[in-house]
Amino acid sequence: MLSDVMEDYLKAIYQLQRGTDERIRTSEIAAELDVTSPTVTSMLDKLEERGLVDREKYRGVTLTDEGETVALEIVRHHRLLEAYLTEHLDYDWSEVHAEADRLEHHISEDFEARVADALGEPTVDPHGSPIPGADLEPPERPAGEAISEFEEGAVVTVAEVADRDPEVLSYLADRGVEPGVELEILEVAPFGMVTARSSESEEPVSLPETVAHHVRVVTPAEPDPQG
Amino acid sequence: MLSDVMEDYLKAIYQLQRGTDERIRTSEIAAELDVTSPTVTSMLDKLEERGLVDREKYRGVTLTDEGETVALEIVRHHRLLEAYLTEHLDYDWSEVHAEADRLEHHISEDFEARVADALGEPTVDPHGSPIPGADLEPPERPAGEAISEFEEGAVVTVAEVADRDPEVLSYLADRGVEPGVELEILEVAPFGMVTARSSESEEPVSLPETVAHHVRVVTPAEPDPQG
DNA sequence: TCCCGGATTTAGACGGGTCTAACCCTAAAC
DNA sequence: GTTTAGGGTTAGACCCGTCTAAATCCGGGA
Repeated sequence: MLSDVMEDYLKAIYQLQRGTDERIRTSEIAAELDVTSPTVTSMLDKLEERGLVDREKYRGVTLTDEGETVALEIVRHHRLLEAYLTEHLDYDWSEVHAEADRLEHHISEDFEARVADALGEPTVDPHGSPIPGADLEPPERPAGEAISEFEEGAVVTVAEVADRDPEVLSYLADRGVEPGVELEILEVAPFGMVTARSSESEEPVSLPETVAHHVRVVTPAEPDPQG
Repeated sequence: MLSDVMEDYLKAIYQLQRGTDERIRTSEIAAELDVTSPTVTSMLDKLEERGLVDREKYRGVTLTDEGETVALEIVRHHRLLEAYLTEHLDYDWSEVHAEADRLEHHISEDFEARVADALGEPTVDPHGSPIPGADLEPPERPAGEAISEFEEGAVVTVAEVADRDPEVLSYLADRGVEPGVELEILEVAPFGMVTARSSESEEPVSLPETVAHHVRVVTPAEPDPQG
C-alpha cells in the first residue's frame, strides 16, 4: 500500500515530466512539493525500492510504467473531482484545484466510478487538461502549444489553462481567457509577455511569461483534440 | 492544527459518550479504533495537553467543550457526506459509512457548506442519525429508545438505525427495517433478540441483541422528532 | 483489611516523513 | 586538465502514531 505522500511524489514527477523525456531532478521535485532536497532524496530511495521510479544517482528520475500508472490514477481522481465540483457543486474553476488536492487520495474506486458516471465520462477537466481514462493508459500529448509560440496577429483558440493559482485563474476568467475561447494576439513582448484580446471581452489581457507558459492554444485549422 | 488521527479519537469518544454521562475508558476507545491500549493512553496525553479532553488517570476521559466541538464538526462532515452520497451519487445506505469515513477529514469548510446547501440543510442522515448544525451546538439526545426496550405486541416506528456494518444494513434494508418504517414487535427472547415484522415486508426479521441495540424507535404517540 | 485479577500506564522500540549540517559529485569555466 | 560553484546525497536528529513488554493501579472478594 502506498502512502498519500508517495502518491504526491509520483504525481509531482508525472506533472514535471509532462511533455518531455527529461529526467526530473531532485530540486525540481523539492520545489514542486515545497520540501527540502534531502527529503526528496530519501523518498526517491523508497520509490526506487518499490520499482516506481528509475533512478540515476545525481541525475534525476523518471517514472517506471508502474509509477506512471499510479500517477495517472491520482491525476484521474484530481481532474474528475475538479469537473464534478464545477459541474455539480457550483465551484468556480479557480477554486477547484485546492479542494481536489485535498480529496484525490481519499476516494474509493467506487466513488471514482460514480463521479465519472454522473459526469458522463468526461475527457477534459475545467482547465482543459485531459482526464486519464479508467484504463489508466497515458493520454495523448497535451493539445496545442503554449501561446507564447505564436506571433502578433495570430488568432487562436484556448485549449488548456494549466495554472493552479486561484488568483491567476480568476484574473484570466474575468478577462475571458478560458478553454474554448478565441483570442487574437496583439503583441508579444521580447521578454515573453503576451498581450491578447478575447472574443469574450473588450479589455485586452496581458500574460507574463510564467502565465503564458501555462496557456495552451490551437489554431482554427488544427482540429480541436477534445471535439 | 489537529491531525486526522486526533480527530478520529475525539469522534470515537463522542460516539461512545452518546447518551451517557459516563467517563469513557481507555479500552473502549482502543476497541472502537482497533488499536492497543498503550496507544490510546499516549494519544489521551496529547489530547489532554491541548485541552480537548478531561482526564482522570486510570478512570477514563470526557470531552471538553472544545473537544466536543471538534468531534461535532467531524460528525457533521460524516453525516452530510452520507446524505450527499445517497442523494446525489446513488449510493445505498449500507455503503455510505466507509466512504464518508474516508472523506470526513479532508473536506473544506466551503465544501461542507456547498454540500449542506445542495441537500437543503438536512437534519438527519440516511440512518436517521442527527446531523449537527453548522453552529456545532450539541444536538438533542437521539430520538426514541432502543427497540429492545419494548414488549411483544408493541407497534413502533423506526427512527434510527445506527449500525455501521454494511452486511447488517443490507440485511435490514432487505427486510424493510429502515428509518420511517412501522414495525410490529412479535417476540422478545430472554437473551435479548427481538423479532418483528415490518409494514414493508411479509417476512419477519430477527434482531440479535447487538443489532437491536442500534435500532431506535418511537411510538406512534411520540411525535417524530424529525418531522 | 488484604490480595488478586484485570485494566491502565510507563518504558522502550520502530517506521514514516521531515529537517539541518556536512560531505560529495557533476559539469561548466578556465 | 584543474578548479569550483551549485545541486545531490549522507548523517543524524525529531515528531507522530503505533507496537510489545513490564510495571502499576483499582476495585471486588475473602
